[in-house]
Amino acid sequence: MARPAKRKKLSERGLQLVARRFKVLSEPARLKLLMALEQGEQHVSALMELTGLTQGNVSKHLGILMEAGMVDRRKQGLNAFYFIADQQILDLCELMCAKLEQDFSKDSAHFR
Amino acid sequence: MARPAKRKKLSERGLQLVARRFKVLSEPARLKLLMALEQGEQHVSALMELTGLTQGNVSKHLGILMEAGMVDRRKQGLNAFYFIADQQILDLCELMCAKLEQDFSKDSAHFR
DNA sequence: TTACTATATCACGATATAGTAGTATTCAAG
DNA sequence: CTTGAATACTACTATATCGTGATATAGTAA
Repeated sequence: MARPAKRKKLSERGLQLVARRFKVLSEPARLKLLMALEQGEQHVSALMELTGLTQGNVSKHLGILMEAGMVDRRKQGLNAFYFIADQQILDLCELMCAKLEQDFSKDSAHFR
Repeated sequence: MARPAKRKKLSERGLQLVARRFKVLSEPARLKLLMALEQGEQHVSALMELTGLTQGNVSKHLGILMEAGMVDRRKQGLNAFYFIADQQILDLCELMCAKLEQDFSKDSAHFR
């Protein structure tokens, strides 16, 4: 009984919504932004520096992250300070990352 | 101290790999297939019935899931039985789903 | 107002991927 | 060996989205 958990059935619409969320995380640029925000809020120019992305690109991806409710922003004068709105998102990324590592170590074991 | 966890920095390549995994989960058709496989292995024709997808489409998406190591297959005669290779993937989906629900209920609370 | 800065948005070319239709392959039965 | 069934693969079209460059907007300062 390794997996007794009960899972709910998702409707077509539910699947679509879940898929859409995963898609937001399926872009290296956005993951990079999330990681840059991990230590605290940053304004756009700082994020450009931290990520190496262009201004328009940063702004666009932040917009996508914000629409997904993953980040939020606080405006102050000319600056816009973005911050992670939902720490659980980071947990998801970490989980995925851990799984990747585990898979790799499993595969590499075949050569030892 | 709500979040004392230490997170490793990911290289550009690492980000790319994580993003790629999320992308595999960012397609309703693939999520549907994973859910259909939740209760046990299924052969392709059964998956066509369960998901309503066409044969070529099912085969293609299963290929993508397999390449990502999320499902695996066992051949028996003419049939190919696919099964979930990594239960942790389902946990990820469930987490995302739970987060969605939570966000929705939070938003809808503003109207009560 | 005018000028400057930070950010957002728009338009566009390039690329990627979903779905489909048709074809190829593989196995089993006769 | 031939036929039929289950699955995989290939070629194609349509759509979506990334990155970029140009422009628009909003706040600040002189």
